[in-house]
Amino acid sequence: MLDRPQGDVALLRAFNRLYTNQLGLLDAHLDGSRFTLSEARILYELAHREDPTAADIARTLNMDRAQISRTLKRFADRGLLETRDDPGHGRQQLLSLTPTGRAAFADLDVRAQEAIGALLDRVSARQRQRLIGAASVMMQAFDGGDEPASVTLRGLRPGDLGLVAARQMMLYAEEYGWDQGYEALVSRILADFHDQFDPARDAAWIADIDGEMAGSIFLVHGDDPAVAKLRLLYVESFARGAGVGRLLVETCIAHARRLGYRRLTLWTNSVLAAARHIYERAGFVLVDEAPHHSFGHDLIGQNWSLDL
Amino acid sequence: MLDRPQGDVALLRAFNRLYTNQLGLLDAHLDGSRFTLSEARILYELAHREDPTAADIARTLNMDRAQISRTLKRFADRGLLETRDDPGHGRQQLLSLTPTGRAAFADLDVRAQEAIGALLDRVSARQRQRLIGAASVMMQAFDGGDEPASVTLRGLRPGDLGLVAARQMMLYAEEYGWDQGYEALVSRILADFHDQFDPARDAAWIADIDGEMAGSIFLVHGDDPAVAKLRLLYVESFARGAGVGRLLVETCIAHARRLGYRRLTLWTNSVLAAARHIYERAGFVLVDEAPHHSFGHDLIGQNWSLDL
DNA sequence: TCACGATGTTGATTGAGTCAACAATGACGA
DNA sequence: TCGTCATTGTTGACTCAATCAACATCGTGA
Repeated sequence: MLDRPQGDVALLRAFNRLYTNQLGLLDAHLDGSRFTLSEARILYELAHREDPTAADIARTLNMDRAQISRTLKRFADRGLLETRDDPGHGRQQLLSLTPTGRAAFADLDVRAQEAIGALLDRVSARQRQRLIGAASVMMQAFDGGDEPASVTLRGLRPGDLGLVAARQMMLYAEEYGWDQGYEALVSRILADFHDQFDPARDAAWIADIDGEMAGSIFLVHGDDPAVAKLRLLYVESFARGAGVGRLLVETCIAHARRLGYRRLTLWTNSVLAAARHIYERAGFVLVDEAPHHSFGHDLIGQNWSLDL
Repeated sequence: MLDRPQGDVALLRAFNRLYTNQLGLLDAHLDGSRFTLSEARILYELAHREDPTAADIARTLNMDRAQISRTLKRFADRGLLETRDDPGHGRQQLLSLTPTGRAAFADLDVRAQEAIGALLDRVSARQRQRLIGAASVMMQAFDGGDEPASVTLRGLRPGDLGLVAARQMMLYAEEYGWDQGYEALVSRILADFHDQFDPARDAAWIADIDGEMAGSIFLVHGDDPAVAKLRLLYVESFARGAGVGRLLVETCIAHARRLGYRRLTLWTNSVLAAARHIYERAGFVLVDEAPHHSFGHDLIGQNWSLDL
């Protein structure tokens, strides 16, 4: 079993209960419709598939074949459904809605749309926006939960400067208790980076996982044209262990070589163990270290260097 | 009917289908349990309430009284439930679980917990984190959807400096096409604000709606001890029309008076019409304006002033 | 060819969901 | 104080949901 917070299960169960109470009734038996929830789900599958078989529907809806069989018979009796033998398979039957069946589904579809619409109209515009966003995130998590998240690197976009400062601050505030002095420092570094940006000497990458910022790294020029600085490396906690840090550092090193730098230096703090391992593995060597008091703590600053 | 995007309804319906297909089966009839979904829901209510009546449960679960009555009778037959007459009400009966009933619920609870846990273990740590966050947002939207969002003002927390820069940048990039020069400017202003902060001369407020940042304002000292600057006012688009901007400006003005300032000045750009209205209503007067080229656009900067 | 699995159907049983009716009780206004 | 009215709990009746078991067919692959 993975390391999973206790509250997660409780929260999802609470959500499940609320959802069942609030929306369960919504799809079940839309007022005035002649279809029950199960019937409506089967009808939906019939309307959205090309010649399905009864077994297909049973599988996708997780229903018993017996129930499907009886429901289909009722549909056929009502003139909603017609069946024809599968030319390639003697046992199976291909199902398709009659025009009457399609009309019945269209009617049901409009009713469902109106019901959901009425529900959405009850909440404020802001809550609706959040609701829709959250629903799509949950769908993603369920649907694409199996595939490993794919990491891509991209350049800076509006909002990234502030987000890098904010995320790093929140991370280090939570893990090490650093105060807002760190955020101010990062903000100034980022402002300087932008104002003195030179594409021949500087670069920045944001690690992106499914549109979400997962980490960052900056390559910054200094006084010595042969020496560049690596700055502001960080990896989001959710993205750790996926090689994001290593990818960022290696990309940065490769680009520094391309730009003709001879040496890459960086300053970090001894408490940032995860980052240190990445630096070591990339070939950086510790040059010197010195204690300092910053961000509300006694820290040991370290200078690392890599000959390119 | 409100102005509501078409896709919202479709997305929520898609979510509803996915959720019904994926999780509907989960709470229904946990393997090996002797309770159906409806029974489990009723049992949950019995376990989490103090002496409920049958009508109470029927209301919260949106179930028919007849069904509740029969289910309760089955529970009583199985020895899970005991009833006693309400001393203050001759018709109603107070329900409570027997020790057997509590044990049965505890068993069911553990099974449900394991089932949800197994589901959560199937998705990656990152997806799980997003899933949980999204679920809690959806619960909030459903639960507190009726009450108007309550705006509160708070001081700065770790991450706020960066978030203010990021959110303002994204807003103005989208609405006016401003480039990242604005974000760099804001970042520097915020770094300076932190480094030169003096509680007797400076202050900052974040507008908060349900834990989300909805706007900000900063009061900053200058060279002249009698004159303070109002800086970085902004309101999130979702929070507009709720008086957030006015609240921020009035709070800032009141605090400037308390600190003994004689005058409040601010610099803004003519395109920011919404902000200008707030300033005018608060009594600010336009002192002068001058064109400048910043953030990738030709703008007209304005200085406003208010005598306190 | 033959065992095996998948498909569709039917019987049987329990619970869900709904509607209607009814008796007992409490609340409230005329 | 009485009568009206809503609420509460129960029961009957009916249809559909959900399972389980059994069975006849059909296709596939060893």
